[in-house]
Amino acid sequence: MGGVRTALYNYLYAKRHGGDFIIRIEDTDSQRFVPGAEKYIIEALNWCGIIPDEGVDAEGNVVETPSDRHPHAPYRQSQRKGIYRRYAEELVEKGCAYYAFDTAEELSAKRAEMEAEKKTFIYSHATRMSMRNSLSMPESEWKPLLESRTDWTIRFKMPEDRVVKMDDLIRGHVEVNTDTLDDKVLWKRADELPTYHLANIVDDHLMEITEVIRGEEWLPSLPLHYLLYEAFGWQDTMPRFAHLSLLLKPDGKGKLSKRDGDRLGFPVFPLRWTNAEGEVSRGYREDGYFPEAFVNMLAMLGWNPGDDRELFSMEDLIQAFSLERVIKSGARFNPDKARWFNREYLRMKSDAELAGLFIPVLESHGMQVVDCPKCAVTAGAELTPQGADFRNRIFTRGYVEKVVHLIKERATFVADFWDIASYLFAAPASFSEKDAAKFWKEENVTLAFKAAEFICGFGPEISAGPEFTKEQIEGPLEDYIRTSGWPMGKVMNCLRLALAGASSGLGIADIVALIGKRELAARMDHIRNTLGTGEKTNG
RNA sequence: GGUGGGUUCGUAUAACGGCUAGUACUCAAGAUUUUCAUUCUUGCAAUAGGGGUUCGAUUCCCCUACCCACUACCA
Repeated sequence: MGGVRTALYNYLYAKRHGGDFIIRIEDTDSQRFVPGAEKYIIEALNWCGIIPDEGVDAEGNVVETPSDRHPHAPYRQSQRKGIYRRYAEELVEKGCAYYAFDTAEELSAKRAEMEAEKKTFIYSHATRMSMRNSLSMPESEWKPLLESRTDWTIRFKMPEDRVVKMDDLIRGHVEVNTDTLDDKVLWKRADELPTYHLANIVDDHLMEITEVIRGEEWLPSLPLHYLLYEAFGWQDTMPRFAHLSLLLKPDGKGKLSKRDGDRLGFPVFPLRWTNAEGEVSRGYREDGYFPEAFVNMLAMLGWNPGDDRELFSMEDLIQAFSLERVIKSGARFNPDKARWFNREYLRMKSDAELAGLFIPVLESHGMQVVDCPKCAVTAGAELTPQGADFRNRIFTRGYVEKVVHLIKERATFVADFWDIASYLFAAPASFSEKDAAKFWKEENVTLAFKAAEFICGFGPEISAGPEFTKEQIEGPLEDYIRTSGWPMGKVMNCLRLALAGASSGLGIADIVALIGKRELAARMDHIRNTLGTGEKTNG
């Protein structure tokens, strides 16, 4: 989530200013290579509607760059391997960096030694002359090591007692004294790869990056990056920086982790992810979130438009986005609000689109959905006027759309539809015991059957075309019950129990207009056979 | 430990140094409805603490507390 939000803000900023959004894969740590991670990232961004102008696609191919733009391929740093060494050595020649020959063991021994004295070892001006490097050793001694050994590195020579003055688009002016910084490794002879710091600065320069919008964890490295641009003499084209705050866990302390999702029951990944150990982390896509809702929710986590608007399409976000309105403090993620966003987007969707998403679910429950009444008849259906055949479980797309229209206000996800509306496709398999105990008793049952008879007698014959609409039946039914002096709530709930299996659900008029008289009669028969007529039968 | 960043209702956030600190989510109550849900109305609920500057501080400054990040031949 955090990564997607960072990408989103980058994308919005780029698009807001007519720029290009570039995806570069920073895979300079061969130890931490994760198979499938790159594909996952591109797919996740794609799902969110974040499409790069330059970079690689999910298949790993280079994205076509418009002819009026500069291409900057390749976009994987592992494929750019050859270009970094000379930049690192340029820094050595300029006296801004040096060769270091300390082994990993020597370094950790040094750290342990300092730790024993309750001090922290920092490889810097204070200590570098006591280490093994091209500054502390005579040239005659270290020069041969360059050839004979393959475990040396190039380190940045952090200047002594200098205040680096930096500007951040979100945080404003920041100053840091270089004495608190260390001589970072820039390039490793062992795998001939740069570290993040060198690769990032070189590539940002080469790729003509104008703004760097990244996570807060990079803020402590910013002075190094400033100094690197300065050392290369690139300060005139140095990008502007913006450091985003982190996403925090919904409860307690600390930043959001994938464990929180498992613990509190919400996804922290955009898409489902299976790691090398086979552990599966749920994804927003698989949990039924619309990408628009996910993006909208993420956008509002740490940014606001300055007014009360909350619902934004990607286009709206591009128009409204500005770094000035990005919040400095960490944003605590709220799963309830995420669900609320999805509910809002669900309601905005057309019945046709939602029906399209619901149909596979219906099919998985054994229903057959056909495109038109004619196709239904071809498939052997005896359709009701509304387009349903309950006996053969065949329904027209139009029928599904009518159902969706009525239930979408009651759902948060498409996945909720079946639970809410299964009785509009198949007679209830069972009846809520609690509701039956409450309503299926005494004369209410008798009255419910009379009301059902009234409905069956209302409008034209079953086979004579459209029976009635909700509007046509609702008034007369209510009048009938009321003028008979019957208890409206009890009669209606008896009917609802028969039709929906419980006392919660759509209005009776809605249900009968949808399922039709024949199905109404069938369900009344069925409940009589199952629950009886409500008379007390036990002694 | 050191360095840097941060702190407004439970959460996300709004508020040129100036009205009773606003809005959304959650929660609660009420209204509507044939039930449930929806919808509508109302309510609960915050400037971390202490100093200072000022006629006036959520806003600017300092201190304290707490939170976060960094402190790798990781990004």
